[in-house]
Amino acid sequence: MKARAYGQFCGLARAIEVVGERWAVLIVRDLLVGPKRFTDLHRGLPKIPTNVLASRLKQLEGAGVVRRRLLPRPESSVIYELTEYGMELEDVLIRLGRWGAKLLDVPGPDEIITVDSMVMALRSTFRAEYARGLHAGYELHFGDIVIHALVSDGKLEASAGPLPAPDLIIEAGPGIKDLMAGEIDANEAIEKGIVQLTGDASLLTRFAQMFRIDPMPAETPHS
Amino acid sequence: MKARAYGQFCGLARAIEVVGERWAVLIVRDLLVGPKRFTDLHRGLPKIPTNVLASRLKQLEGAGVVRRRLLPRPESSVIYELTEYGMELEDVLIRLGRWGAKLLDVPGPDEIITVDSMVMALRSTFRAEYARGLHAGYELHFGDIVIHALVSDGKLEASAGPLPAPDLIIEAGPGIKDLMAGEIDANEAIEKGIVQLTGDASLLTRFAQMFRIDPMPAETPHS
DNA sequence: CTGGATCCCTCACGATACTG
DNA sequence: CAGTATCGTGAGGGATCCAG
Repeated sequence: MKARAYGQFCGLARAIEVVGERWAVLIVRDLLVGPKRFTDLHRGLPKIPTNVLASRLKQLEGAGVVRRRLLPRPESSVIYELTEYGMELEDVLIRLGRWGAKLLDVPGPDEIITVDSMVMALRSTFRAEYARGLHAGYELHFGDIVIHALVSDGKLEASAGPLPAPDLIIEAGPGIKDLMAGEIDANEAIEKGIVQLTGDASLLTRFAQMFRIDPMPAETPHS
Repeated sequence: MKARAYGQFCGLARAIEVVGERWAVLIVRDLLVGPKRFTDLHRGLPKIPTNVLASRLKQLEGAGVVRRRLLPRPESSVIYELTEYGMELEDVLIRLGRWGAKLLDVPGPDEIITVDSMVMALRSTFRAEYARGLHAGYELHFGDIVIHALVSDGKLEASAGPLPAPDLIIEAGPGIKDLMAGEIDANEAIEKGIVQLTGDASLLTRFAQMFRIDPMPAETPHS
């Protein structure tokens, strides 16, 4: 606790003392999608050693970011969930995820895609200003991962699992980022087989406008 | 590079691979205030070993966050500055700093206060909605640290150094956080000697409204 | 003096195995 | 299922040294 401190009286320094250690923000990311048990967290973060996961959860609990709760009988299980203070990180992590998404290209062979990361990707890339007046339910499939996005007039509810009556089901391949980055348009994405649609296909163009990854800013050459 | 990867195809994971390592965001914090030489950075972050600083700067440069530039003659020195992409982190770090500031209490004996951290603290705590219609220049002194805040109708320019003709000079002691957190009001702060003013003292109340640290949310007890 | 590079030590992280 | 125990490795910490 002491040795790891940055030694600066600064809100930002304090923040990264709490959530700046390895894996911490990814744990918060997954808990932002919903409360989870230890094993669920480990499934979503398979590369984290269990002792590190246990250690992080204790630290986050001590900092008031995460709460450990025993489920009532007959579950009698332990779940981890964000405190109200922890949930205040959502806005920050959404913006950080949007910033980092510009660095993404194609999923590497050793890079996994998880339900929680995709839900947060939707929340990160969402642009409310392009969702005005629209009420639509999208169901997204990436391999066997299924999530959904419920858009209602500038508001987004993105979460895990399918939707009762989606207006459009998008089965997306690895190239989906090109569509969201505006490098190809909806028709091209359909033609190239990057997406397969079920439902109102005209909603795909709107989807690509609402969930958008901005390009990297051009590097200004220095004189 | 490989071993440190999180193995997740996720914008947030990518972001913390770039700026999530120890000291990285504090380096970005200081560069957000202005370009700096290696030694200047080290002065602001005295607890960082020089090899780690050099290593971080290389990583950040490689990721397109920082640019290394040689100053023309006769300076002939090296400066580090943020790229445009790096500057896009300002919004994220300001919000993260605001989140972390709720955890602050009193500066510990081994915690230093730096020019750059204070400038970012001003930017973090600024609430534009309380600055409408106001045009004022504040000069802040914490010990021998001098920074300023120029408020003009909802816009803030906060930077290092004094101001030519400040409307109010605030010499602040360690308890200044209590004023910004609303735990005491302007009159109390003056009476208790937490601040000493030179200039239009009535601007202090407005200051405490504009630069505000919200309280920690109350912990909801779980049943 | 700036701008690092090098060395050594320590501890957090990572891998694996094991337990209530 | 929900972790703890053990142990190796490599990144971080701290001091010192060196080139321009």
